[in-house]
Amino acid sequence: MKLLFVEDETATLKVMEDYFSSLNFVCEQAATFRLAEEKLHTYFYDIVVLDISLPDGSGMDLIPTIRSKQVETGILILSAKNSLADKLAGFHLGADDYLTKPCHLEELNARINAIYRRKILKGAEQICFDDFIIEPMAKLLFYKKEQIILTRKEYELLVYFVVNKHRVVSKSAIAEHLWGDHFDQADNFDTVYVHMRNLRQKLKHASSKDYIKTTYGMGYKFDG
Amino acid sequence: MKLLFVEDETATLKVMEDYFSSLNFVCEQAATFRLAEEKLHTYFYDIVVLDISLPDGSGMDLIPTIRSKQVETGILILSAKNSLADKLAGFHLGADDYLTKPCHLEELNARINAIYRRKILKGAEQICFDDFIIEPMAKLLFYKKEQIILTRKEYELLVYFVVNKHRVVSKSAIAEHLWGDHFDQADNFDTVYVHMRNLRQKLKHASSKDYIKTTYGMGYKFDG
DNA sequence: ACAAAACTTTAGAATTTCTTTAGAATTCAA
DNA sequence: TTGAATTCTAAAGAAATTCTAAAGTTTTGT
Repeated sequence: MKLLFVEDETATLKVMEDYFSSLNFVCEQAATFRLAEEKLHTYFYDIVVLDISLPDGSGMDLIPTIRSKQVETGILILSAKNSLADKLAGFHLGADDYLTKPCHLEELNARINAIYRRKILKGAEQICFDDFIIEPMAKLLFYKKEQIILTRKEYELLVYFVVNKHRVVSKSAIAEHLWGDHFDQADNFDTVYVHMRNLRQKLKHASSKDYIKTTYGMGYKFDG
Repeated sequence: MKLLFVEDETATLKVMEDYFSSLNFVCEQAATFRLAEEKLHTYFYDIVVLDISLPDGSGMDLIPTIRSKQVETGILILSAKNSLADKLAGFHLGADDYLTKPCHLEELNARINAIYRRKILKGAEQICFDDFIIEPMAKLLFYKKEQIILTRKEYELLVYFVVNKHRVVSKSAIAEHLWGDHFDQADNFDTVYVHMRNLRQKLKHASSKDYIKTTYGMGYKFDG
């Protein structure tokens, strides 16, 4: 997942980039309005984290640019508390979420993931990796135009992996995502194991490549 | 497709217009009640996106105007209030859909398209799939010029499937569409099951092909 | 190398979801 | 109001999914 941080405070920028790089996000930055605009015309980003107050303009004026150039891109507004209140109303329709500074990196991370999940699940007509195609509308999986029949849990598992591709996801995270509060922490992960196996088998049966790797003691990692 | 955005917040208006213009919609705007009324008396619009709170009146009061002047025009209410009372009032007065602010442009787009599909369907002389012909005016179904007699619920179910063809529709979505607010979430889906069976049986009796597939745990999918 | 922990695989039990049926309740039109 | 058609309810049966448990394999730490 590729992020663009539009932010003029160097320290903030560094902290964010360090944190999200360590989580295996691909990070880029733009410290000015002009730079951000330039980058947005050239490269694609999954999510833009946008500070409102920039030295050479307001971040809010970037939203139409993003929306017209990169419809699928998520926008998260990051703003100091006082400047937010007045201007927020106007942003409602353009931004996907907003957060006031200062904020916890964990919170920012959670929101970024939430946006991405929504985008992938709702917006996209198709999500592709290699010769696989996920159709979120139909909740179907295809391999070279041949349908692979997945159960609901398998499908949700796959989508969760695709959303978090190239990142190690823990069994607890998987469990929490697929079962919610219903999943008891004290529970064993037997069912997770079983669904993992079934999904792996169906993917392998189609393409023979190993998409989901086990990171012993940590979790699983999907490489699309 | 021509849209009219009735909305007093300039920023919101601009974001919406940028977005939908980039999607090749023809967009117009009205920032006040009076302006909107004027435009609606002069021009035709496919869909009106209507903010409730306007400086000189409630957007709700525009609905009768639209309905009397432009019967075919779709109405989508956009409101900051997410109270149920507003929602019901909007539907009661003749709105086609309702969305609370803030919302995602993708979501708005999806709903606008959904309204348009429904409108087209109503206006169309015939809707065909394979050797089947639906006549929306008469609410009749034919197979190779032979009429298949459907009950009202069966007909509505079929139309809902045709509108959403190739997409998995959940039982809740079906229930909401066929029964509206009347359908209790706590209710079981027994009646849905029964109507599903009856519709399937009538279709199968005519053509022996399975049009409606069950996606276990997700819903049903119609492939026309 | 050994034991402990983490993970994989298997098979079948338990559960959930869906289908079908039949009859009761409701609606609608004559 | 009455009768026929439609819609809903309930329950039993079928099918598919999900979970459990246990045995087998790999990895890690000492």
